[in-house]
Amino acid sequence: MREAVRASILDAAEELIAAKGMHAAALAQIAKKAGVAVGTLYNYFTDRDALIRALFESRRATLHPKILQAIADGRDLPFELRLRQVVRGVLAAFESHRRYVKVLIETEHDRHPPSPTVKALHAALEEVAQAGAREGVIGVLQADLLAMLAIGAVRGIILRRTADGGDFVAQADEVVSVLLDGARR
Amino acid sequence: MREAVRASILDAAEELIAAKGMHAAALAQIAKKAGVAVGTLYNYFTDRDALIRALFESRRATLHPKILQAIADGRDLPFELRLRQVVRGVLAAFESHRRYVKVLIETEHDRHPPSPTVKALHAALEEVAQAGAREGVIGVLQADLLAMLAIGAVRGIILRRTADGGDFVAQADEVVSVLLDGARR
Amino acid sequence: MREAVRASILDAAEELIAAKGMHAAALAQIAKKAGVAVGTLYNYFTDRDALIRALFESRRATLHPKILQAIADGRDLPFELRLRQVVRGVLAAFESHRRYVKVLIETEHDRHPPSPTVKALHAALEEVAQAGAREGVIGVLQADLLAMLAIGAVRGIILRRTADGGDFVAQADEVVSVLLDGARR
Amino acid sequence: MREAVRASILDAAEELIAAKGMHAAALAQIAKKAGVAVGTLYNYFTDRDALIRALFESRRATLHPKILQAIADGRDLPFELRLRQVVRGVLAAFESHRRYVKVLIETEHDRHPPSPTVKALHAALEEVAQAGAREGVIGVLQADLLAMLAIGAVRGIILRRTADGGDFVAQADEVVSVLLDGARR
DNA sequence: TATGAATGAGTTTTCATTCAT
DNA sequence: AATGAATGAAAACTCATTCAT
Repeated sequence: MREAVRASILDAAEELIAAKGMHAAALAQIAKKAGVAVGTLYNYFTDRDALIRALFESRRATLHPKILQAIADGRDLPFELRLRQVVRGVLAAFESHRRYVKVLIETEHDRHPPSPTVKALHAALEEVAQAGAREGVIGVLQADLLAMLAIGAVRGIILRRTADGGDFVAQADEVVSVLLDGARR
Repeated sequence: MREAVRASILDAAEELIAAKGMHAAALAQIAKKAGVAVGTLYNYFTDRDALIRALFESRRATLHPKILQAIADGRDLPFELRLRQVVRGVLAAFESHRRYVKVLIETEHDRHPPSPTVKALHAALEEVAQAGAREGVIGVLQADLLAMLAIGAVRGIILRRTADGGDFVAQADEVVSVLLDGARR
Repeated sequence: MREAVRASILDAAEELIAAKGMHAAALAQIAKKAGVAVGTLYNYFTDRDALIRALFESRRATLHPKILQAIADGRDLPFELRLRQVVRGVLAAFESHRRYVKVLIETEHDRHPPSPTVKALHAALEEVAQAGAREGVIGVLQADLLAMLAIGAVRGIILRRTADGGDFVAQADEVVSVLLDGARR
Repeated sequence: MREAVRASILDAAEELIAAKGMHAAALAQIAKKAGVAVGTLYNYFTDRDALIRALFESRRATLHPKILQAIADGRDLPFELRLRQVVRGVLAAFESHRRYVKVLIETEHDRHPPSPTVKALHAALEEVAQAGAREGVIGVLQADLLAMLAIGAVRGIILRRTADGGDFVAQADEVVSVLLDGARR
């Protein structure tokens, strides 16, 4: 019961932040959308900041394992398959948390430190790229670039698809192909 | 004289927004940093919103032409050189407006419509990619992907370098090389 | 309870406006006199303007029916009695809202359109005068003049008595007598 | 020269107050309409209050003598003619200062003490009425009422004609006739 | 003397937080 | 625990007044 109320508060906060941005989500609105009184928010969270932190923590708690799983799923695959698996898996994980993804993007700049999920993604792609270098598939110097480009690609897909409502995963494979072999014919 | 005050107000606003985000830039702080009284702000801008809009307009007025110039500079080059020129030139232009770039990123989500500068960049990279397809250097299907990846790369470089203080342009060429020929050895 | 607070806010506003005029009634003073915090005003009224409008609406809601009743009370009387009844009844109604009457006078010029109460009074006196003409008691040409003079008289009595604290109704009958039969001996 | 500037400042103030009321006439607007800089206002008047007072003083300086003259013009006439002369003359005097009349009405409530012009009018009508009583034309008890009604009538005519743009003097005689002999046929 | 930009005190408005019920 | 009215500090905004040029 208590958990249900707590969840509905976080949902309300998430929806408002996704729609109008961080500072437009006033506690009164959150309470209204959650169907509780303002005072009730303070029975669940010590203050506004704690509520926001709890929102991120809550989402992280479900999204982060999926990201880690997507990363882990590729663990023993050879480089190329692994890269494809990670990119696709990560996008699929984000797909299942579209609203939170919007919030993450909205608030990326005022988060200190950056979301651990984003950091995990960076770490994973860097690790995969290193593995590619170790396997000799890509050059050592390219590894870092590849990681950065892959992250940029994931971010670009998310931004575009969040805006137009399209599917995150659709172009995952084509993108990886270009990253590995270039756009050149 | 009047222009100098106006500029110092916009500088102060830019600095505060870049440092702490949009809503943390109170007029009192802006005035203080600009070395004027709060009321003075209203001699220059009708209200807070107008001040912010003037800030963007002012920066756009210097950055936008540079971006357009960077794009135009490649106009008659063959595809690959043109792509390199655009990516490098655009990053160089952003380099000369690092603080504004931070502000743009801070506020990207609550700008409707998106900054014309960003739109021009999108348009230019799409155009370049189309040209590549027309020249037969890249496949038609790759053109759209290439544009998206290039934008993602530019954005990734800016984010990373804004965070670590590094140079925007440094990796421009390597990045384009990977986009064209792939990371694969 | 809620109504009591709302009423005390409106009372405070009325008192301050009556005493010092519209623009001298700052929200801080209204709040202080009402015994609430400034922010509380905004729990009852969306902004200053809404508060002022609510004040007028609230007073109108009690005064207006009394005025209408005073007018209706004369409905079936012959002209002279009816005129006496309307003038006396209307003055008695205003008497019971002296403070609001002061506010009405204070703000008469910036109300668009004029208070419906004042308009009702005009309409009623014009109607009564027309009836007098129809009954043949007064000339057709005098009807309009009589209405204007009666309104002027009511206004004059209110102004004088608001200033000197005297009774509104006291001279009602004498005034009507003069209007009907003239001051001439 | 200096007088011309001073006059144009007062004209501007008068026009703004007549149009939008006392507190809507900001010094910046007055200066603009007068075609001078804000600071210049302070070369002519010590502060806002002094400017407003000067406006009234200036108008009084031209209107007041006319009123007094209109009153004096009847001095030696018998009561009825004198009353007619005073009412007509006073209205004619106000007619020549319509804009100021509007200002007087607008600001009547926050003037302490009431305008000397209004007081002179009161005094004159009371004097005339007393004379009527002395001459035996009206009853002693009616004298005070007649004065009040005459003032109310003048005020009523001004209000109506200021609103509809009509002539102040037109109905003067008919009004006096009703006051003297009643509306009754 | 004229100018109009600068000033800052005073007002309105917002909203996270508290607290009596 | 839940409620939602009350609070007041902080922010935006206005405008009479000052003052350097």
